[in-house]
Amino acid sequence: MSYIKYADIIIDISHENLDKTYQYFVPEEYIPEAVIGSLVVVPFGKGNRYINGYIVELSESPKLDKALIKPIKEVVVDAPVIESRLIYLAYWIKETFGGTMNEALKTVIPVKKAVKGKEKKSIRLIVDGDNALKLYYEYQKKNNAARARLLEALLKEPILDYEEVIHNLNISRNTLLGLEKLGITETISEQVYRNPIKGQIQSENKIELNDQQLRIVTKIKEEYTAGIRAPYLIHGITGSGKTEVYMDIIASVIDQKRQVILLIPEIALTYQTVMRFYKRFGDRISIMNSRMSQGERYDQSLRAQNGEIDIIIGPRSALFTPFPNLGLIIIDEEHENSYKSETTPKYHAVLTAMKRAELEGASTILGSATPSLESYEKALSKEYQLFTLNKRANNAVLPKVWIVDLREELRNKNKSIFSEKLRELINDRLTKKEQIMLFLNRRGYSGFVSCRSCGHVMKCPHCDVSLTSHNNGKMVCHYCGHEEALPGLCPECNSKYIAAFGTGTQKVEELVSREFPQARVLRMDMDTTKAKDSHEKILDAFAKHQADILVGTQMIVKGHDFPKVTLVGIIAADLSLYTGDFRASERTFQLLCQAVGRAGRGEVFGEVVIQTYHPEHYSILTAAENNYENFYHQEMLYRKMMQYPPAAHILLLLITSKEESKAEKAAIRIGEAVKERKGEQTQLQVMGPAPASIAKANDIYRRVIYLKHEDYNFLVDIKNYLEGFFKFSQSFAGCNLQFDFDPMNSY
DNA sequence: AGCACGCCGACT
DNA sequence: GTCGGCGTGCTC
Repeated sequence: MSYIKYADIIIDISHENLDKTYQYFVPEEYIPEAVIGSLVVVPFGKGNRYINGYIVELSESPKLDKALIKPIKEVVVDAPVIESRLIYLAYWIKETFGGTMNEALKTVIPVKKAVKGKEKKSIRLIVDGDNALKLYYEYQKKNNAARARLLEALLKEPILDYEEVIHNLNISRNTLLGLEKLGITETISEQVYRNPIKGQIQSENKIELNDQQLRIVTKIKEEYTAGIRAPYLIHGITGSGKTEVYMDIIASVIDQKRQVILLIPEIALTYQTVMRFYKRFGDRISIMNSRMSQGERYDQSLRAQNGEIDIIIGPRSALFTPFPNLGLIIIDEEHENSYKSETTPKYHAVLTAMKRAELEGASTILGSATPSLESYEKALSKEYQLFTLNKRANNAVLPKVWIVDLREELRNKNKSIFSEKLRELINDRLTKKEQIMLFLNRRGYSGFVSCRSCGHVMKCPHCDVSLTSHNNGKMVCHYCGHEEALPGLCPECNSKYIAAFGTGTQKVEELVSREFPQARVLRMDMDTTKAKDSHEKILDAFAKHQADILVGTQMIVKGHDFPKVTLVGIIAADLSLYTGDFRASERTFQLLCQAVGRAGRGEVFGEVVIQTYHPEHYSILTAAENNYENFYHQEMLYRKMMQYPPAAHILLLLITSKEESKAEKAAIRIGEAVKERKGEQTQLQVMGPAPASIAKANDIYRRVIYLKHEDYNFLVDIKNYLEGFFKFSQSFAGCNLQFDFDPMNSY
């Protein structure tokens, strides 16, 4: 047995130049206390001044010349534990999902370096104008060029931006320090906390819970107060009032002086939801969103750490809010894709939340109308406690669902995108002055551009995906943004029959206007919501009944209440069904359930029309009758048969390089390495290497290898082995290797 | 961030 | 020569 002798340490100084680890020697007496996450004091720099750091990795051998390595001075035992817990969490993320410790730390503590530098600091003149002018002449005479330069600028503008001073005026930090010591200038760093909505009056608006809600609230509160910390899954159909359940439990947890993290998918962060929470919890709550600057996010962390807030609501990254006494993590709509990070480390917020809760003695509540198969499987095997809400809160009834076979429509010579049934119902609602939502799982004017004569498809020269045509006569790549004009003639066969195919929201909007000229139509998709607040404006206009029909993509079916909507039309349910990844059925089911849930939220009975070429598909049938259980069992059969998660686990290896040959060679070598490591483990399935389905993105070539095994830990072992192998072999120069466990995106 | 080093012009 | 101002680069 050999002993840990060295520790990699990150230095607790907020500066990007120090954004890396330093290796120190661990004296023998400290070995027991020196664990990952420990706060240590180390000598640093020429003067060996003592500064704080955190242990991030332990090793048995030195990484550089032993003579350069200094010993740790002290391991602080009674340190505040928030940061060290998060650092341990970063370590766990790195181990479980791949990537380097640095990458993991940046996701967990993303704020350190950005806080100083950017908009935060500014330089201010603190002597009066006359004196400044005198000093300016004096420095000019003494040839103190930098000082004179700065004073000249300050005479014009007494407060300057720090970054501007350093870069544009070319003033070194030394110069600033000198002037500060002389009492001529000062640097001020704004510590203004921003709160998106301030000064709201706290008005308690408690809503009466129904018996189902009450049962859940009582049970979880009871367990919580008794000191039981556990994971729960609430399976509640759309409109069953999960938010009220959350609020009641949150109130109880903060009464017990513990803090709460509520994760929501970015898209569901609506003004209405936020206001409900503000009204109930006042300024003890803070909202985080992805449009916030690093500085603003840092403010939030500080406030959390200082005990100024009890609740944070935000997307995935809010999971790492440094609360000193975390009591509860809630993940709403836990099945959402956005809980899986798309960048390394590709961590899943649900699993990571479970780990954080375990480390800090907190409970976890997952909520969804359509739980992920992963979570539901764990609930059935009693790993999570399962609760069900199957009554709509205000006794609204589930809508009537019509499934329309589009093949039948075609046989009846109906070539329009509206089936007879849908047309009939739209007309009916328009005369009744009720509202309609039309849902399409595609954006843009229409789909790909292809030649009807030779079948040639226009593709992006950088990304190997088909270009999407837009109304302005241009084609755009949705991966890299490449644009080119629609060709008049096919570049392959010179035929003039080259045109856009497929249907997009814009096209649907056009067709609606043509067929129902009396209707006022609004469209909501990626293109119409690019501008700030446009998202809210469109929804607001629709809520005020300034339009009769709302046409849109996924985003219209997520979490908005429109009581006057009594008809939802799904133009082509199949669009998400054959996308070529193993979660396609699940995603289709989720989308359809959400769309169905939009109809009839008010007092009037609602109807839904699902148009499809595959009316017999179980995703569509089970969604139509809102039968999650049934869907789950059928889908699980498929996953078990194919050994897809959660029946087994997948590790995706993505190998990228600017040179195609390098990517290919590296992929082959990695494939061989996997097989070597696999040895006698016949259970491990290796698929590939193969070009990724997006074989080239932004001029970088992509190869993939899929590994399948029942035991997650076995895949982690392969990952660790490959990480080492990849780092030490010269033949991978110019290549990159990424890992994704149980992927949710397609590659 | 802090510190030292090396370069430069100015002054005793 | 020496001193102070200034820019740069390094810290296990």
